[in-house]
Amino acid sequence: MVTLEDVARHAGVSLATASRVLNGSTRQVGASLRAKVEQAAQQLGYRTNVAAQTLARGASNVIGLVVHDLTDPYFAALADGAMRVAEDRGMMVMVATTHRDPEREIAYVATLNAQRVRAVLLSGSRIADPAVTRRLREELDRYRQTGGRVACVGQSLLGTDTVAPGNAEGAADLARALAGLGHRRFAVLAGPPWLLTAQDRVSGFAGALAELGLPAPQLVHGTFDRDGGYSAAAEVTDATCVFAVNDVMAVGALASFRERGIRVPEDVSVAGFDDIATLRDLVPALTTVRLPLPDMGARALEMALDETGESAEPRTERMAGRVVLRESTRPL
Amino acid sequence: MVTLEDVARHAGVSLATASRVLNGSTRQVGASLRAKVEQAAQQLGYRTNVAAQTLARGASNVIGLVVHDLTDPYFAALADGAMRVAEDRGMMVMVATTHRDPEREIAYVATLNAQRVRAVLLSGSRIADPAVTRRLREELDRYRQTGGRVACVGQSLLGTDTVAPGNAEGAADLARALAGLGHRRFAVLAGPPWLLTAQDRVSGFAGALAELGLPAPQLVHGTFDRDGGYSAAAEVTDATCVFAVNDVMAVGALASFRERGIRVPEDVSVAGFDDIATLRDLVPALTTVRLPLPDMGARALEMALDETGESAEPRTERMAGRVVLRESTRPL
DNA sequence: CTGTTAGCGCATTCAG
DNA sequence: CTGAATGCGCTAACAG
Repeated sequence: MVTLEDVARHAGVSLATASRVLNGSTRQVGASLRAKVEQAAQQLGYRTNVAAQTLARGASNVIGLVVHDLTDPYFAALADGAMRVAEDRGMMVMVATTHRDPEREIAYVATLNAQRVRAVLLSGSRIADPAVTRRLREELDRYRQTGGRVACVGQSLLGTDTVAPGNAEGAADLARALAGLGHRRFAVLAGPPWLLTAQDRVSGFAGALAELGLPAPQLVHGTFDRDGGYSAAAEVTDATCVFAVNDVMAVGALASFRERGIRVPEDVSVAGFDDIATLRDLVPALTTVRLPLPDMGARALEMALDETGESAEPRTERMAGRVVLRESTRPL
Repeated sequence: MVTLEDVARHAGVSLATASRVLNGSTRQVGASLRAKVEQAAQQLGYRTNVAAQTLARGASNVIGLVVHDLTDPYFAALADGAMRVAEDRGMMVMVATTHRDPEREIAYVATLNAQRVRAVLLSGSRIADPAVTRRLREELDRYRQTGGRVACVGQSLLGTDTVAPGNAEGAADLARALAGLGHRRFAVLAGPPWLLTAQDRVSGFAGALAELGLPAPQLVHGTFDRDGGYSAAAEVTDATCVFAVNDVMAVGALASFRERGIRVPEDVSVAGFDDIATLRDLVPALTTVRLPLPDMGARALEMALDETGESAEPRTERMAGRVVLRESTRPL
């Protein structure tokens, strides 16, 4: 293993000088020595030992990203946005997947703390469990007390900077647009009752219907994934329009209707939420609420890294969704 | 920042004892001291400084994963499989995305080397550029000379353990199945000429047709993504069956045909490759070659981490694909 | 079973 | 501008 010391010796300079030329120091080094060091490093195939550097500097160049599931395009898009920012700043990204297990989320925050990552990004919905939220928050506080920076994408109840998608507002806009198409009887494939993101979308949707004086939608709970949409769709009894609280669930719903010979949108309209890029070529094209997923991931990391937020109040930045009407919904 | 020394002092024991109970040592520690240390660590909110640990141990608990694009479900599935193995072994994963830039791939290997990751996983197709391949290989060799472990998913031309998908064989099987349906005139949406994965699939497909005495397919090159499939499909002139060399391209092709009023499979059959899970609900359901993506990612990491492969010859493990006939292709 | 001690590789004062 | 020396937090002999 080639060390800085090897390089220094090979170049006939001191350790300090080698360090200064090879790793971004503000200090200047004479051109001739600089050249010697660079050449020696090159010849020997020197690679900085980041662990040693981190230890000496007391700060790493790694950021931690906690997501539920990388194969869910929602998180992949968020991660992609965050990673672009990380790359721009020369940082590496450590990714942890919780598979929706809150315990694992807490454990990973502890692990990332141990890794002394520069910042932690928590993405994905919070859940309605005060005990879990409290423990997660404790772990985050511990991390922040020693200089760790945190940002979330989702609900802002962790006392951190957060990027908050306009779930309720977007769902309300969607409800109004759908009502504008003439629909009156709705069903909502509502996801798990304890998932705050799902809750927000359901309540935004239902709230808007209520304001319009329309009957309350039928609520069918289930998992937040494709299969959850598939199963829940089977229980819809009497609706002209079905709102699945995310696109992936809507895909499941479409499959369910198709298998049962129920045509979309002729027999029933279907809408989703998120506007997942991979699903844009679906037939029928999905009416949905577009969220700027990559931007959200990018912005969250920027907030976490942003120096000005040092000791200030946690900031919440709302990212509005925009209704996109497509072929899966039709006027009544 | 709470250090091991703080914990030791607080518990009234030596640094070594604290280290032994808190971090997986084989050495035993008496129950009473153990309890004291654990309590002290708990009270103080101690978190191991992994950088220091890595430096002292000379080995990290992180693995590096290099992919082209996380939002491509192919890589997301591979990453997911690899991350499951990593989690089982208590390792963290550092992810780097190259966005198909070979230079970045090389640079990331260097960076991951600097991080002293335990192993590097290279996923995604190699390209037909000897100069780039050589430089990547040099960088990998440098990493391996100091104990780094490497595995690839794709072509085995880097002298590393590799998981090789049965691209040619799968494509050949597909060609035979399609010919069995009565098709004679084929087109292949072939992706970029320099992408080896694309090449393998094209040649496997064309080879099988030749063996059957059928005319050579029309080859249309383009990018390896959705838009590549979309554009290439427009140039297909005279075929009853179109083979897109991956599912994501097939989605683009379906969109192209749909927009032009060409019905699939009534007017033309379409097949893909990979069997991406997120796309299983497509209409019409896509005929494709199923690759066990998560298993491939998992297996690759296992090979890299596997001790027995220490100094032996690089192993190549083939993962066969299985033809899945669905509705996007029909008998002629 | 427990404590003492010498590095791991690098950044960074502080002198020169 | 350059070099010598100190310490970052932890592990792993080694000694007791």
